[in-house]
Amino acid sequence: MSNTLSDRYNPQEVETRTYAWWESSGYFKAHDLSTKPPFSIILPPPNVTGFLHLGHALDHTIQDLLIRWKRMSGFNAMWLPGTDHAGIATQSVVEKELKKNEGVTRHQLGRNAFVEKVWDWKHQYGDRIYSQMKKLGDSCDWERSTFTLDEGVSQAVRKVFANLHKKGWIYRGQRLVNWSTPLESAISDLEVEHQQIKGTLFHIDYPLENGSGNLTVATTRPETLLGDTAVCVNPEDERYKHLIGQNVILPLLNKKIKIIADTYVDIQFGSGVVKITPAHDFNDYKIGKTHHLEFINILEKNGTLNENAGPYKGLKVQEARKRVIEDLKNLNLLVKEEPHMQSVGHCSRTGAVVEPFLSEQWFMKMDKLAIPARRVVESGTLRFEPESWTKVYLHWMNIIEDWCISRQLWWGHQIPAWHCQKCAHITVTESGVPQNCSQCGSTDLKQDEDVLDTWFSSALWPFSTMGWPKDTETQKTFYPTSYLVTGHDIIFFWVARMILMGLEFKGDIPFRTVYIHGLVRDSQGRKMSKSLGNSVDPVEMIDKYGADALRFSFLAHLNNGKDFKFSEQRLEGYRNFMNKVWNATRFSLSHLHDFKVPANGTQALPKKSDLSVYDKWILSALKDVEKKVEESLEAERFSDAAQAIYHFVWYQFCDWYIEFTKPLFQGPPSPEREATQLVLAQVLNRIVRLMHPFSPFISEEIYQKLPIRNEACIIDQYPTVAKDYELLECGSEEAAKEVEIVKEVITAIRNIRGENRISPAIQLPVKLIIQDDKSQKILSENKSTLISLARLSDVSIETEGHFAKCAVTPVQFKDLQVKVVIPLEGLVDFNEEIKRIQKTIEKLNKDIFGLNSRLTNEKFVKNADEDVVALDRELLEKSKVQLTQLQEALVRFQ
RNA sequence: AGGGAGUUAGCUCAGUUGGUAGAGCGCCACCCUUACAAGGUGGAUGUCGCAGGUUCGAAUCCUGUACUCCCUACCA
Repeated sequence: MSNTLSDRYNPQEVETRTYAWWESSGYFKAHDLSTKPPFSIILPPPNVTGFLHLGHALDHTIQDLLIRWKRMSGFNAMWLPGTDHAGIATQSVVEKELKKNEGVTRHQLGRNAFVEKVWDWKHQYGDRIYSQMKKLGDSCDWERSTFTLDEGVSQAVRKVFANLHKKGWIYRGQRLVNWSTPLESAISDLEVEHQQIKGTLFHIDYPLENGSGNLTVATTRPETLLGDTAVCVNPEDERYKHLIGQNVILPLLNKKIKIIADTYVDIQFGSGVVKITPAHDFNDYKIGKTHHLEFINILEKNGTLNENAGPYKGLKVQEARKRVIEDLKNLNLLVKEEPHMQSVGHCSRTGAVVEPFLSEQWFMKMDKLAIPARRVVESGTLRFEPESWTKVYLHWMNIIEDWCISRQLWWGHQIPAWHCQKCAHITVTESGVPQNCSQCGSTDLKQDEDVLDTWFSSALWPFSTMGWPKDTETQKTFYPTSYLVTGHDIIFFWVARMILMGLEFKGDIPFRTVYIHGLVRDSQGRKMSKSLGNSVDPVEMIDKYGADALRFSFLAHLNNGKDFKFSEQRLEGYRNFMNKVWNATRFSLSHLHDFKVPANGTQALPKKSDLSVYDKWILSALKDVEKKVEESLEAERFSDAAQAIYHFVWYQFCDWYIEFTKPLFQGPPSPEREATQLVLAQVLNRIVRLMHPFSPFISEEIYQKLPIRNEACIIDQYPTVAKDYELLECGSEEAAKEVEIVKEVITAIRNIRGENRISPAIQLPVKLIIQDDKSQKILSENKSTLISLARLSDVSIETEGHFAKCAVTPVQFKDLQVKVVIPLEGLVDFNEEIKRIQKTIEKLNKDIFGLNSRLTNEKFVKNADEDVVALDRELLEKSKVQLTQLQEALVRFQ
């Protein structure tokens, strides 16, 4: 051990070394069989080939805090990491790369070859995010790492699919779905983002069949008229009532279509006539179903128009729109164009406009599954934190719709359903490839081409990662998990679906508490995005400020699930804090060089009679902060805990305790000095343990340098008042009170010095006017501290005195009262001091006025709590005394 | 349109059963005082969105209102 530490903390070197040591020592491992109580978290799996972004960093910091805290608190803490194959995202990336590098499309390559390419990609980048997580300090049990396409997970997926299919809760159907044309795949409702855009409302004339005129319809998507199979009016609309049941001629295609009536049509909007395109609009789809209309699909999977579009075949939607408008113009059928704000669905992956598209898809029936999923939250068995998300969750569960689970992609879990080429029957199996069609026995079977929505496998994550469907010890020990920590953006995508599936297949909730945090935004509250150029790379921040600073900045500023505004300046502040702790250690170690390390290590207690009042005070303050941290962590108020630590370490331990100990350390060896050494060593030890879940690296680094310690900070006990009662009881509130009055006096002197601009180089003589014996005793015992911390030439204590041309400040703490008097003759311009006193008087006057008006109010005296009134009375008396003293002092300057 | 959250110091936010408004950062002034200038000491700063109401007393409870944000849905 070397005591010559650098005066700047260097996180980079420490972090890499420390993490490697923790990992190789097996400290992150949890055990399936253990006598310790279990605590478990499943990491929300990031995209396997993705980068760690700031949102992950926040999410992981909270989880690692919980895991480290519980691990240190005697739990069998298990944090299970994993990665997601992220179907669409990964497939798109690889597709793009392929095009760029090899100039081929996936279709040219073929399914098997393409999937192999994606696996190559996964193998190349799959570890990147793990190594980034390690930089952050994530203490995951790495041996349990799982990938969503691992064989075990895939088995779980197939089993769940087969099971729900058998129940009839997974079914196949032709439906209108959200179609992403670049992906050539269906996407779920949740993957559609609505954006307000400026569109145009086109008014188009449809000639009546009988030649008696036109019916004008309004539409924002004129090209869809090619798929129209009716026009619709409101049955109550007097303008059109007589036309219901007649036909109009569909322009361009010159087809006869019917005029139907439905109350869905808003008489006020547009022309009051709606064209009905059942195969390309969700509302029209419903009308088409109720009125038994024909469904004409005019699109190919890639978004070009098909043969049903007649002459427009082969055009893209946008081109077709232009051409249709032109042609309508030429026919004099386009009667009006008006600007119109509309909300258009976009694919959240590609940004392309989503086309409603009629296709054969797999769906999961949700209504039955939702019943228990609602109940467990309503009953409080499963809790959301903050609680307000409960409402959001329940609302969604109440209006839940069937989930389109099939995707026309190649990367993912291929649907375990085989279509009989003979009788078209679908055979679903839990495992392996079926030999025969379960209906006709034919061997001519073809597996469904589609893969499952990525969130399907994610929904099983809490148990599929623990070996389900096998019956494992892991599940027995760790399911249900303790916490799920995630952002509010995926409550529906993921959290809700895990709850549904956990209840259905494990018969129990997947986690007890869902801790929801906000999303990370930039300092102005904007979403971080590549296009804005405001995204921040957490790895870069770690390199610059250290992982501990990053973690601390998250933890100290979490606010009830609200979005988190990231600020680099703040990060700098916590980097400084880490440095402060580092330097406090440097100081401590340099004064512990001759410390006699007690045999019983961290259990060592100082001899009470040797303790200074400062030792007792810091132990008392330590007790308070440990209590506060414990309570805050239990209540999931992580920022309160972080701030309590910050405050204690900087403003109590560093600013005062270390300063208090300096005179003693400059003096000769003594029992008192030894006692202080022990206290210093103990307090520092407890500080780093307290800090460890928040800032693990620096804590471990310092811990390893301490004279009193055990094997490793990461597995040492988390400090709690209950566990180390004896040490903390060495502190006393009485001592704390004494130190407080000393601090107040020092502050008062510094205040006088500062306000009067008296150079710190000048040592001041101070008179303390004290009436009561207790205060007198305390201050005379702490004279030398006053002299050194307030830079005094002398302190005299008197019971009363005159103070002509002196600065005067009354000081009090609880029942202790002192008047601080400093002669200023020849030192300063009295005007400054007069101003200072006047300011204090002004404030006192204001206070006294307020107190007086309250206390003379009969109703207040009658109705308010007794102690409130008594407190006010006391305050008023004290304030009055102070006021008189200051007024007297002021007079003496004249 | 429906639902949710918010509005407190220049910024980011605390403020737990109503009892004279707090923190961090930033800002200003003075200091290289032998752990730390990534530091020390001191200082300034608020009609608690607005308007009512309940109360002796409201940032806190009630009603209304303005604005911001998010989610869900969506008129062709």
